[in-house]
Amino acid sequence: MAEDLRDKLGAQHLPLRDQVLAALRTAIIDGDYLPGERLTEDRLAEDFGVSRNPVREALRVAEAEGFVVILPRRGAVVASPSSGTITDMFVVRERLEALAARLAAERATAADVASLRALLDQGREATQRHDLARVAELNSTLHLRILQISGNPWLSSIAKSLYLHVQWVFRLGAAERAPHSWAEHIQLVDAIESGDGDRAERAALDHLDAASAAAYENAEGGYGAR
Amino acid sequence: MAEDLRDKLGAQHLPLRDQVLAALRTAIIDGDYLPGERLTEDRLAEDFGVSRNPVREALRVAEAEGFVVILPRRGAVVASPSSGTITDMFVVRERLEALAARLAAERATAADVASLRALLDQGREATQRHDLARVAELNSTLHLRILQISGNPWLSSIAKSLYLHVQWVFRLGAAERAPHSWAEHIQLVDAIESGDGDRAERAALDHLDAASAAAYENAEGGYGAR
DNA sequence: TGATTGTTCTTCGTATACACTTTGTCCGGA
DNA sequence: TCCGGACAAAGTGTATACGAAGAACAATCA
Repeated sequence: MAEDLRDKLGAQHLPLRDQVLAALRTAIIDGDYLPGERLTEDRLAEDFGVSRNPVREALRVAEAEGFVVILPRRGAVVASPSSGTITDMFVVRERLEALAARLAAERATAADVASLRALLDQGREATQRHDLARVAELNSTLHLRILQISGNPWLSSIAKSLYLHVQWVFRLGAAERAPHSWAEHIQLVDAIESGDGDRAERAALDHLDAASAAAYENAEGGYGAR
Repeated sequence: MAEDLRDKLGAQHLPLRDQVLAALRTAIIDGDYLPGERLTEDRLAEDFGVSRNPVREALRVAEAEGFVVILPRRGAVVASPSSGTITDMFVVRERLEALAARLAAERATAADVASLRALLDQGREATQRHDLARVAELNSTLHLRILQISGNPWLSSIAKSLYLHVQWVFRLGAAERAPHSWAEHIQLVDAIESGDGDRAERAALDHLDAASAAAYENAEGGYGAR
């Protein structure tokens, strides 16, 4: 993995700190760095093939985003989302994504709706192929696309961050449930297309309730507690 | 609040980057650094009497929080919230603070309610003294306290961040309106004390609608555009 | 005038040094 | 065996210096 990252880092022109941050985030979300794992600056610097400075800057942002916890004079460890905060996350997400659905319904252009429909099609296809990873990916894309259509940058960035965390905690569970949630997604896109804000909001709430229930069920066997 | 910061800065051994970040945030919110103003690392390092490293780390976090914009290879400038995003901020805040009010109503202990009542009393007093700055400060404290009582760390941190931004944009306007909003605050605390989530949520929505309207009115003459 | 070339400022990343904390280990004594 | 303290190691926190690269701006030349 270290080599892959180094290749990527060398090729692009983005500031190293951003590349390190992105790599760190995905490494944490993908479970390459497990909750509670210690992340010393030297180690990360070596893993990513950079010096300590970019690593430190990336760590500060990762802390602000809630992916790591930094203990003064003791360094950073991968954050451990406790099962207690799972409900908290979903409660907030529910409100935010409901709002996003409403705004999207009120503002979506025909092209927007078309792009959502395209995602639904691809999702149905991937489901038929039993390509769970792809379904999960499309799932993400759909949600993020709705946020984007909502046209509210604050809402978008906050909900996106929350969404990443949910993915992190329920990486596996979400992938399994993805096909089942597709019917709910169709309802949601239909509602957005209709331009009916209330209806879109209800659809989003229904979807999130189901997702929340599934996630919580899954958490019993997951690594929620630590 | 300023005193708290100063105490911390002097007394404890907080990492310099955190002190710099806090100082930077308040400097921006207080308008010491104006939107669009250029923030070179050297300058900040000199202003705060530290080396460039802590400044850089603080800047990255400040960027993640939306207080500054960093242009690659060109450095940081104080962010310029456009009036377009003001509505966006309030729409999101409305949802989040309504949720906070509901949760607070459902979870508040007698001690929690007492602390809110104490803030209301101090606010009434300060209003009578026409001490607008103090009223605004108590206003903030009250809102943050409700967030804390809600017991949802995600909600709390997100709403707090949004709240800081609102304060930043409407520093002046908020202070003027503060006395008028006090009646709404009393309604809100009453609702929280009653334990009626629906009622608390409605009270929060009413309050934010009024605040939003006032803020928006005020924005016409403020520095919304740049 | 307009394009080109320098010059300067600043960021970005690297490297190094060192104080200070925390942590772990080892050793002697009860 | 267990305890406690000395000691060493590891790692962060901070400062500093340096070179490379980019951006902005001024000056120069066709």
